[in-house]
Amino acid sequence: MGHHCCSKQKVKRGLWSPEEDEKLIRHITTHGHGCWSSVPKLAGLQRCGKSCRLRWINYLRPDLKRGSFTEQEERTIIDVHRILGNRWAQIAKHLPGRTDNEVKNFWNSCIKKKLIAQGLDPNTHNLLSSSSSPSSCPSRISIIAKNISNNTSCNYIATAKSNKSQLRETTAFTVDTKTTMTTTSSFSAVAADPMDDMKKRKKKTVTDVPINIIPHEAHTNSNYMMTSATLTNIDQNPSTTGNSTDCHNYSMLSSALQEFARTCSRETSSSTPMFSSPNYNSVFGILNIDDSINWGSAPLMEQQYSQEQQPQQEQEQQQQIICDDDQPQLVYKDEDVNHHHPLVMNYSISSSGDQLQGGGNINNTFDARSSATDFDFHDQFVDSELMPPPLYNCTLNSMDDQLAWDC
DNA sequence: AAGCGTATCAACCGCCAGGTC
DNA sequence: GGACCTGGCGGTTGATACGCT
Repeated sequence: MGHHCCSKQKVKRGLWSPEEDEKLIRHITTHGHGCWSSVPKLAGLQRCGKSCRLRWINYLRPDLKRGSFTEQEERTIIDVHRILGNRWAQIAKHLPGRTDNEVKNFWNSCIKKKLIAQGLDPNTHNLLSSSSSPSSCPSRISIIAKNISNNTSCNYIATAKSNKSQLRETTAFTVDTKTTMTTTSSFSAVAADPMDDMKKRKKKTVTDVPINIIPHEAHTNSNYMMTSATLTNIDQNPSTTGNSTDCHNYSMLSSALQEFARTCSRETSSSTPMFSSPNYNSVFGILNIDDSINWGSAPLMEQQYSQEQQPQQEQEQQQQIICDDDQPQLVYKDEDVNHHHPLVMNYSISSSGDQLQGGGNINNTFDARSSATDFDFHDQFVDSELMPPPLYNCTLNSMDDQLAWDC
């Protein structure tokens, strides 16, 4: 039985001969493919249009990369799969020269087995033991760091912590705000909770000082929920507003995240260039949402600077902080329009401000299925207005630049 | 060398969404 | 609004290659 598009034709099936390839290449390079259903007739092939399209896309296209997948590509597939699931076409977009079919085959034949051998569930990327009974072992996703690095990309660090196993899985990814492509960094680890570890290692110097992230704008309608927030140190007068307080809080959060980054670096060996770089200051941290009631908290170093004591670099950071109503905001569609999984949320980022020039909306999808089982996106994912501009120009517009924000 | 099991991957199948009439 | 067409996608199949005994 052929496709309905060519069921009336006598079509050849099976492997393509070199002669057929030659005909198809000659036709497309001279005329373009146009309407695929007309290609077989015009190219003199007894194939259906769908078959021609597939052959061209998966095999004959001149920009295809041949050969085995590199380790970097493999890491990318795993990282993006953790976020997107089996969306092979989307994953393939992160691998120039690779097709969705190729990625899918590589996943099924190779990566899947590797993950299983490592004790990881290839569907959820969780430990097999901890994902066996999802209903009794909930976990949460936290966006712990976000950096709108320029007009075109937005970097995130996300962790998912299993309530039962106390393991925290950390990954980093970037959303290209123009193409909506998501790029994961090479950093990926399943390790003991670095927060806990940090406390153990720095027992005498680390104290948990809660930072309230107060939602000061929460607008909902039938389709959207908009959230933004202001950071306030709980030990300070919550009514204190203005840049100095916000900057101070930012400074403390930044310190905490730097320590977190150092801890991650220690935890996950030398294969984590992201946190081993001296420039990780470019990763600005705002969020650590572990408690939906408190809207978030961040462990802080004992070393907290007063405004006057801060090193010059940090003062410079603060001076760049913009507290502007036009800051980009995450806009969550309060609807689950994705049929793949109930935990898949579509969201968009919109802005009329400077950081996303031209305003407008960009759409993307965050897939919580990889690790969260009772994840409530609206409760857990809170954006802050206090996102400073980057100190370093971290662009992530191509895979070659993938590690740009690692360095 | 033959037989068998496994891995790989090109190709197909069926479904879906969007566009057109 | 519904039928039809087309392109795109993910899941699956089956032919071939490969490795082991």
